[in-house]
Amino acid sequence: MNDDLWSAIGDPTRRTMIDLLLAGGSGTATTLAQELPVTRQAVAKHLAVLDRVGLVTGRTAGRERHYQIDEAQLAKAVAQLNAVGASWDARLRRIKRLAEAIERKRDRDG
Amino acid sequence: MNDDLWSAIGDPTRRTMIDLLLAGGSGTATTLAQELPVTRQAVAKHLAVLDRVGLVTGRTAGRERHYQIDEAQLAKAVAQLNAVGASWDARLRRIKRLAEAIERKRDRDG
DNA sequence: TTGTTGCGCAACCTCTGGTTGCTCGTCATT
DNA sequence: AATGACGAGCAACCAGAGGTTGCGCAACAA
Repeated sequence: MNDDLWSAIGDPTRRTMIDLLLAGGSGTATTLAQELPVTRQAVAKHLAVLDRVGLVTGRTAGRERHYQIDEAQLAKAVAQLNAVGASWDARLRRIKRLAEAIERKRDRDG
Repeated sequence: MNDDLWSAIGDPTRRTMIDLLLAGGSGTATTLAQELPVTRQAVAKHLAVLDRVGLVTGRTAGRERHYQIDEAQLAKAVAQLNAVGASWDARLRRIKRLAEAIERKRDRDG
C-alpha cells in the first residue's frame, strides 16, 4: 500500500493546492501562494513533495516554473481514498447489522 | 471543513489502529502496540489524538484502559474522504471529457 | 508481601511545515 | 546597454508532531 501518495494528500495545504491546480489548469509557486495563507517558499516545498510522488509535473518557461496535475497519478490517489473509505464503511455496516440483530434477539427473547 | 478529522486519519499508524479497533471491537494501548511497529507510548499518543477528535472513546477497567471506535464519528470521517474523492474524480472526468472533445474536433477539422 | 503488569508522565531526538533573508537569472524599461 | 523589478532557489532557523527511552505509580496475582 503506497503510503507516499496518502501522506502527500494528507496535508490540507497540499489538498487545497491540488484543488487550485485542477481549477486553474496550472500554476506557479507564486500564483498559488497568492491564494493560500502561506508563503511562496512553503508552497514551493509542497510542490516539491507533490512532484516527488508524481502527482504534479513542472515545466520551466523563462523565469517561471509552471506546475500541472498528473491526472493518472491523481486518479490513483483517489482510488486509494475510495478504497479506505469503502473498507471502513463496509465494517461499519457489518457492525451496525450485527448490533441490530442482537437488539432484535433481545426484544424477542425478553 | 473540519480539518481535525482529516489530519487524524491522515497518519498511517492511526489508520491501522482504526482498522485494528474495527476488527477487534476494542483494544488497549498495549494490545494495539503488539500488532504495530511502534512502542506503546507512541500508540498512547495516537489514541489521545483520536480521542480528542472523537473518533474513539476510552473506558477504564481496573488498570487497563479499553478504547473503542465511535461509529458515528468514523462515519463522518468516511463521508469527508468520499467527498474529496468524489470532487477530484468529477474534475478529472470533466478534464478528460474536454480533452476528448478537443481531440475529436482536431481530427474532424484536420 | 512481593513481583508483575499496564498506564501515565517527562525528556529527548528527528522530520516536517512554516518563516525570513539572501542570491541569481530573466524580463522590461529607459 | 544599464538598471530595476520580478520569479525562483537556497540556507538557516523555529515550532509542532511522531517516535523513543526511562521512570514512577496503581492494580492485580503469587
